[in-house]
Amino acid sequence: MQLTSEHKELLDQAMERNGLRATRQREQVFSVLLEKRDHPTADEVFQRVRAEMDSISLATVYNCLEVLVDSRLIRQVNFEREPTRYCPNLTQHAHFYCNQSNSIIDVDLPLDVSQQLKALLPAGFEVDHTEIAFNGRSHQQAT
Amino acid sequence: MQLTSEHKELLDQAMERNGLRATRQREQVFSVLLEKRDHPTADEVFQRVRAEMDSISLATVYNCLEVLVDSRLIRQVNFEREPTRYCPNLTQHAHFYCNQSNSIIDVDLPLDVSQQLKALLPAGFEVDHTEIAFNGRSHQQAT
DNA sequence: CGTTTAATTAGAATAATTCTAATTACTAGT
DNA sequence: ACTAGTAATTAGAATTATTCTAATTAAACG
Repeated sequence: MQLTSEHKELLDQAMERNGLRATRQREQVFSVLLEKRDHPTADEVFQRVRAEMDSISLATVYNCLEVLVDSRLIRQVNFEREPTRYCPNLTQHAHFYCNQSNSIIDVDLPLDVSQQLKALLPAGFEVDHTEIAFNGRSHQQAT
Repeated sequence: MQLTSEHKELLDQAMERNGLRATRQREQVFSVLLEKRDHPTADEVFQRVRAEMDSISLATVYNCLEVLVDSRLIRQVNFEREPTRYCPNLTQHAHFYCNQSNSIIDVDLPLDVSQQLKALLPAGFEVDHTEIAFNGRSHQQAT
C-alpha cells in the first residue's frame, strides 16, 4: 500500500521539522498504521510491513514507530504490561480494552470532560498528557 | 514493622475469603506498602521487606503482590513501559506521574467525574476498571 | 504427630524492547 | 556524476521486568 499524497505530505513535513528523513521504511510503517486502524503491536506492524518490504528489520520498525510517536503522527497505547500498541487516531480519545476480544476500541473524549479532569489537579501541576483507559467487555465490533 | 491489628484482620479475612493463607511473607509485603505510601516497584518492595526478613525471595514478593492485588487489598499501577508499581490506596483516584521527580502522586477522583467518564461509552460496554493517568511536572511534594 | 496441600525459594526461562557495531543510503557541495 | 559527511538500517546481542519450574519448607487438619 501507498501513502496518500496527503499523508505523504504530512510525514514529509513532520520529518523536515525535526531534521529527519522520510525514508521508505518510515513511509511503510506509517502507511500500515493508517491502513488498518486496529492498534497493532510493534511485532504486528513488523509482520505487515514485511509483506511489502521483506528486508525490513524489527529494530527498524521500533525505530520508525518511535520517530512517528515523537513527531506526533501516531500515538502509543499501553495497557497494563501488554506489548505497546500504536494508533494513528490523533483526536482526543480514551481507550476501551475488551477482555473478551483482546482488542482496543477508541472512545471519543469531549473537550469539556478532559478539561474537567485536569481541573482535579491542585495548583502547580502541569499536564503534558492524559491517558484514560477502560477495561471490561463489550458486545460491539472492535475497530 | 508490624501490621496494625486492623490491617492484620483485613488481610486474614481476605485470605480466608480466597482460600489462601496469611503467611509471614504476605504480612510483611502488605505492611511495607502501608508503611511508606510511595508507589514502590516490586524490586523496591523486595529491598524493603528484605531488611526485616532476609530470606525472602523476589519470586515470593511477586507472588505476594499478585495475591494482594487479586484480593483487592492493594492496587497495581502501570505507567507506560515502566516497572509496575503498587499502591495501598483503595479509594477512587487517578495518578499523576511527575517527569521531574519520577514519582507518582495520587489525585482524588470525585464519584461524579468517574461516572461521567463511564457515560461516554456506547451501550453494551461493561466497565470493570477505569484507569486515569496524568503525565507532567509538579512543584509539589510527592507522596 | 503424620499427611496433605499450599507457599516459598533459587535459579532458569521468557518476551518486549533497546543497544551495538557494521553496513547502506541520502544529501549537499563541487 | 563524485565524494564526503551524516543519518538510517540491519542483524544480532544485551537488557530488564516478570513468570515459570522443580525442589524444599511450612501450615492446617484430622
